[in-house]
Amino acid sequence: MTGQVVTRFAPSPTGFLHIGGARTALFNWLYARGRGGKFLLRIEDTDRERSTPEATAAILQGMAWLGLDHDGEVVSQFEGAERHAEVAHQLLAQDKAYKCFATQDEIAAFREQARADGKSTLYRSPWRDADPSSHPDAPFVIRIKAPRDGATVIRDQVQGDVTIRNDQLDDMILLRSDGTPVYMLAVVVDDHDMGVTHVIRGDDHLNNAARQMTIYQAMGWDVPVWAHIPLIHGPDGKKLSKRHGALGAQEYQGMGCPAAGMRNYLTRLGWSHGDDEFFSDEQAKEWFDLGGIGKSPARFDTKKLENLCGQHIAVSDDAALVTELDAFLVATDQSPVSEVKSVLLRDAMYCLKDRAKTFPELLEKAHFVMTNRPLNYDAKAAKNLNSVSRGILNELTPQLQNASWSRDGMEAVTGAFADAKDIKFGKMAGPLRAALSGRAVTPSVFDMMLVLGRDETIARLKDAAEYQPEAQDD
RNA sequence: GGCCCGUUCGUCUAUCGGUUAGGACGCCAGGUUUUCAACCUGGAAAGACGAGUUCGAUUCUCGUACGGGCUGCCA
Repeated sequence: MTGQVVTRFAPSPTGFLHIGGARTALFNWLYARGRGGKFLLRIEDTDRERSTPEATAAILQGMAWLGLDHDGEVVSQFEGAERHAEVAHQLLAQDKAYKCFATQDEIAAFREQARADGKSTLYRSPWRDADPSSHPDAPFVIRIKAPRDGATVIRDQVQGDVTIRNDQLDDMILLRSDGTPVYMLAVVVDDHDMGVTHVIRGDDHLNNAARQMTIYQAMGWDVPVWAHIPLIHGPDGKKLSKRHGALGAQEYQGMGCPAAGMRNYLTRLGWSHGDDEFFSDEQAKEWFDLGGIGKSPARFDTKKLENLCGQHIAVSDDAALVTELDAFLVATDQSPVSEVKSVLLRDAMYCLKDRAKTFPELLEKAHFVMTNRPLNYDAKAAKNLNSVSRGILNELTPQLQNASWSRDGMEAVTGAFADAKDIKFGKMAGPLRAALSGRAVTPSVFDMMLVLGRDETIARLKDAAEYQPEAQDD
């Protein structure tokens, strides 16, 4: 019996939830959730200068939006500083680490010289094998004694076996001269203490894995399964940065992407399961595996994201869509849907959800439901309410009033009307659309009438027939 | 500079030595149509380059080019 899978997401709280980070979190979440494992969250806040509580809140909020629920408490790496130091001192006591008294100036000077000479800038501390009795009474850092012979093999589930010669490894610092732990030590200790079995993270950490392995080995701890995933790039193939526009997960929430569509897109970006493109969370959890992750960086494609979002909206449950739409409105500082409108909206959803890729589009199509009499006609709608079409509405309205209130009944009435007037239905659709919604782009006119009901429909038609254009008409 | 990684249509990708190199988004053309969207049909579109291994390479090896990462008392 192998143990339970434990994954984690460990962002630095220096800003919002980056879209690349969101994908890393998603992969960890999928891997754990698909295997009955645990998905933990740790905030890497050891850099006191750059870490802020606002950033932590933003990251949490972004994950909540994406539906990436984590197990247990949120761990603060900073709060584990004592334990990290304890491990460093244990290594020191076991002679697997040493005190280094080299000053930062000395090291900087060395590097500068090495670079100028075209030689390796790897710093070799003279204190590694120094006699403790020769130690000065001065500030020191604790460095690990990294192996110098042989090689370290990172058995990576995505990148394959990556071999790093040990002479490429430096004696990295574990504890700074002020006694605080360095990230490289903190991650290893935390991952071990938290029981993390699979480390799925950006491939900018691939080389670091070799260095971290020296700590695992020095402590005699099991090395986790590594999976270093390629970072997401912008549409131009360059590393995703500010000039590419939307970087934060929340920005996509603000654009009105449904979370399910976002998950689907992000999952499929750089990972594949045959030809499957559109899938549910359940399928994603079942299918997701490390072997399906590609080795090269993928570019972010907004068009495909939108397409997937549209497909997810189309298959969403009507009531659930209303709820998510409400959440979107609140998240974007708009007023939520009233209770009365919520019911209408849900009933209208069947003719709305096939036509929208995002929530703003959905709202646009739903305008006929959200608006109230007297309607405001936008410019294009107003154009459809000229004197001729008002005349048509005037004659048609009484007939509709007596029609059987079903699609067939309404089609029969309008069809007969069109025949009698010898006009095409297309001629009537524009005015009807304008009258019912105040807009020129709407769902089918019959759908709108069905959703609005007879009374509201007739009232709106009468309003429109009496519409007085402000300026020039006809 | 040193070390490590990557490279199939515009984009995301399938292929795990033998395929007319498949799918999706996007794009183009046509159809349907009640606006928008959707939908249907068809189309253009790819193995970075050069060697080698092999009966046979997109697939394995090496080199080149290009891209990326690491090389901090940052994470």
